[in-house]
Amino acid sequence: MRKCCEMKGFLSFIVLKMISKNEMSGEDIREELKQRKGSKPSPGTIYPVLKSLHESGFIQECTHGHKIKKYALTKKGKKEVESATKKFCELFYDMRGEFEKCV
Amino acid sequence: MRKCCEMKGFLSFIVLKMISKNEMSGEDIREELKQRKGSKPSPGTIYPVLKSLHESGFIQECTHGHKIKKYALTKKGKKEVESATKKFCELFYDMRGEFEKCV
DNA sequence: AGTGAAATATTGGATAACCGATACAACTAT
DNA sequence: ATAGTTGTATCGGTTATCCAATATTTCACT
Repeated sequence: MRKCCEMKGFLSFIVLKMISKNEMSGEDIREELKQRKGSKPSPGTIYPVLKSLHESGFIQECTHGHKIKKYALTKKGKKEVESATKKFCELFYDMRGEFEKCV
Repeated sequence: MRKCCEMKGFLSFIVLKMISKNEMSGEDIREELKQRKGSKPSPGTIYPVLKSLHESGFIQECTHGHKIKKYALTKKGKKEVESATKKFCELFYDMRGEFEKCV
């Protein structure tokens, strides 16, 4: 049966949004996603996303020389989050008001 | 450069949500999506989605024998929208409050 | 009836998202 | 120092989403 609410295509957006609120490591993100959707994404899912976001200049390491790398948004990343958020709201226009119901 | 807010993976959800508000045809949906995201999805995008949603028992034709087929949700479809909406809200937890800002 | 337009349907193919497995690096503890 | 643990990184492969092109149906108009 068709799945109607998979994550495909929005993972990088979610990750970016999460980092915009708190500095986060790959593990932090995996853990947070486990909370939100039940299943913990594979390392092979998260780290390529982080790499790609880094290469796009949206995020940067904010802890250097440590085992655990925390990431934060760059200025460019902040702009990206802003515009992506706008697009998101336009696309999911009819979802507004739903969040309040889903407590 | 990485795109952060593509539609991939959520199209069927959006379509289902749209149909839950109004009876809609394939063309209606294409037109509405053009409004929301600027580009009009190809017929080869929309109709297979409708077919699949129909085969899953989520939607049904509510105009019979007409050129333009309008679809409405089935009972099963309504349940699906409900549960998918819940998942959506959990997944995009931190988007709550964004809709108000994006006027 | 015949032509054209509009909506629907289908098919093949490209893309990329995601996973599983594996490997590597860094810290910890005995 | 060695072993074990935890976080990070990479690679190959599968799968599904979406598009372009094309075909089919249905209606309108003359």
